[in-house]
Amino acid sequence: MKVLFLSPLCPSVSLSLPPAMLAAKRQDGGLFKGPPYPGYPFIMIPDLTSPYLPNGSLSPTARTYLQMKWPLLDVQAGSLQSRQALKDARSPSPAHIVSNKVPVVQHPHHVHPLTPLITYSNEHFTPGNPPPHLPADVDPKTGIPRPPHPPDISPYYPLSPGTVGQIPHPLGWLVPQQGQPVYPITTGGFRHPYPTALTVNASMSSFSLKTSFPFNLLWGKLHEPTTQLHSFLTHTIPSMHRFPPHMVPPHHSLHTTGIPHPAIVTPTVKQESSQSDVGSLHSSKHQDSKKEEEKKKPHIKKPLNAFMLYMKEMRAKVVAECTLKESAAINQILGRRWHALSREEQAKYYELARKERQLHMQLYPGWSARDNYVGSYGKKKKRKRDKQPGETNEHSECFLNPCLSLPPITDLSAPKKCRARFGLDQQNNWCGPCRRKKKCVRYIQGEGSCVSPPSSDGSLLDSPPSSPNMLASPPRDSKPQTEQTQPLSLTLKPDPLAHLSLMPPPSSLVLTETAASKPSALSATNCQNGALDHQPATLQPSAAPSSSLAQPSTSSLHSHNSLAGTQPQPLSLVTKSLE
DNA sequence: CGTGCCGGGAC
DNA sequence: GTCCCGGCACG
Repeated sequence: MKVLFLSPLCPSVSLSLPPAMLAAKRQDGGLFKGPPYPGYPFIMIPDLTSPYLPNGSLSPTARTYLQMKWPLLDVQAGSLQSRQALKDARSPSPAHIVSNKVPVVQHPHHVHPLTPLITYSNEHFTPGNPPPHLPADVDPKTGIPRPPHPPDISPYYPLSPGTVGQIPHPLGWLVPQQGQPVYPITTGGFRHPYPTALTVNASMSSFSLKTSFPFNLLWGKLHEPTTQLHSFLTHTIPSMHRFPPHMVPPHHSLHTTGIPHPAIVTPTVKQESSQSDVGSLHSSKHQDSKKEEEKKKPHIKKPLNAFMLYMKEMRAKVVAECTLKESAAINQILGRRWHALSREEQAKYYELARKERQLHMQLYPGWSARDNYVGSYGKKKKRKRDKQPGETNEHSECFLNPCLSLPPITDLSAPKKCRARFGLDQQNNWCGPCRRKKKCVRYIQGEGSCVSPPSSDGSLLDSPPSSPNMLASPPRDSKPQTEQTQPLSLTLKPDPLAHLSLMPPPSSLVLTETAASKPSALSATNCQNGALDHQPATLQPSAAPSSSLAQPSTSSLHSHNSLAGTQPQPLSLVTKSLE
């Protein structure tokens, strides 16, 4: 059972299961001579190292084939289909073959003249001439290797470092030279996340669905140098994937109507997990009806936002660097690192997320975030706006808000909160919470507003959630407005609060809160520092006030103080409540 | 536990 | 229209 995935960002990327892969291959001289290891699924990605075409687009013929480490497991022995497909795969004929029985093979009619940067040994592609390091025990009937031991089969072909290329237009990949879409976009019928332009062979009948493969990470990697991509594929992924090589992806996740994608989750899966967790006690008619409803249509997950993408990419790294295992602790670190990212770096993820959303909406026009509210969405008791006359809020904000320590800028043009003040088109000037549709931290009730100069903290503080301009702009020259790309920029974020001179507690104090309060964090102390070291130690003071923002009570502050002495740490919560 | 996004209730 | 809660996304 094999699955093909296509990157939502780069439709030309197909990926088959099981996850974990190995060898990098590249087509040769216009002819892709077939998978060196029959039966092994393939991942095909555009050759990022290949040059662009004169028109600026990447050559559609440039492809990099990465063969997975695991063979297909469900190949039916003696399957004529398999043999045929395999044969096709090995033949130089330019057939677009995507089969669930054999490795994915697709090659264009001719290769781009420009020399690929990826190096490989041509001999490996010679049919019937498997690399010596490969298992020779291929089933004579099917041509499929027997269940191998991945560690043993680890030939891979190093990708030479190359300059990162940005894919100008994802969809551009859909149409090869002949004008005949390699992966015609599927239409109608399918309703699955990112069914991106994959047409499967008529022989394809079923797809497996569930996978732990971190596709989002892969998408991100596609914009990185091939060396990194390669490392990612050969090290990161294998170390992350959950399924043992011999294990077939869960069957219950099978989706027969379309091409699977991690973003799609069949209700059954969800129910199973949730029920097993909670127990089967709660089974009411209400739930039953819910279940049935859910059964009807698969749950389409929300597209990942920028931070999520970042998390997925960096989590493994953080985990590796630290001894942490607890998700919460890791997330804290990730959160800080996120804020420590440079504007450009963040923009990268914002852009990525934007594309995800774009594609998501493109594929699911009717989709709404509402769909994700499994249970009682909308049924929640209607919240009542705290009728307590802004008392607590105001006070706390007065106390916490830096703007208050300073004469509030009585800018009449900014009588309202961020949204009203800057408008939708200047969200980059909004405060964090406002961007999240959360409570504005700048607004001071009854006092107009506290304006933060967009030029200084505003812009830096809030990286632009989206800027169409930077979309497909290559990293190289994309620094038009690098006002402050220096580490300094990071310090600006908390800056507004820095004015709060009334904050007696030294920065170190704040830090302790997280570290001390959590056992897990203790073990991660070093790691946290490591994580924080990205952030200049200049911005601590601001953290304190913000941390207590949510809780006006002074007790919290006291507790902070008490903790302060125990573990002096440079900084921490700085970014947190500020937003 | 972190941030981003968004529907929609409360104003 | 604005504000922002509540919920989901991930691990």
